[in-house]
Amino acid sequence: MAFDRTVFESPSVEVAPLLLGAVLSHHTDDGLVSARITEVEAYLGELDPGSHAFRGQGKKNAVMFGEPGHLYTYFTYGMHVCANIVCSPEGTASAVLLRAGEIVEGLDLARSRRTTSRTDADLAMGPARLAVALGITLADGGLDLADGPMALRMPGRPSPFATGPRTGVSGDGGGLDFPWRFWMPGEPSVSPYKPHVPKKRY
DNA sequence: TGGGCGATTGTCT
DNA sequence: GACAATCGCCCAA
Repeated sequence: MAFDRTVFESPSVEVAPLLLGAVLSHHTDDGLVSARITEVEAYLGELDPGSHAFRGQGKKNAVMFGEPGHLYTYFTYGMHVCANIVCSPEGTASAVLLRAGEIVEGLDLARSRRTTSRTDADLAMGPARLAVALGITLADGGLDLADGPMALRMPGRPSPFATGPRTGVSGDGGGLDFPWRFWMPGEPSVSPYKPHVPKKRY
């Protein structure tokens, strides 16, 4: 199915399950790598304490407030890049974090980028790994998925999915009762569940 | 102006 | 299972 921006005008919690099974492609000078998305996580902008946009718009998260269907990238832990897809109409911050995928195109290139991966399932098992495998950098933030080196192909029909709590996020959603994390059961590339352990406070 | 910390990963025990 | 690596952003002062 061709890229349809109107899909992304909904809040991320509605878009997230639709992205399971979608194929994200990135064309670089090195070649083309595509991944089939198998695990995602939703962030709800200003309402969501776990979201980068919770404390309002800043330099780092401006893309999240922009037009839906764009790529939002951020740098974390001093060394990792994660990729999101912006949702909700312009002016509203909402995004879906791509947590894991299966490389379906450009396998050799993905392997050369992910030298620490021992198996192909490891190539994009985790948000930062997915970004590396696809060759996504901070410079790719803001790219329009409708046009340019990044492309997204939606699945013909929705995939069966499971839901659960988010991982590695401080804040419980501010009391919002949503399923935050979505994955395709039985996929080898889906990272194992890790409960979030709050950091010690004194 | 500076300290704390994060939507993580790889390595070591 | 525990922990170090590593840097840009935010908030407090």
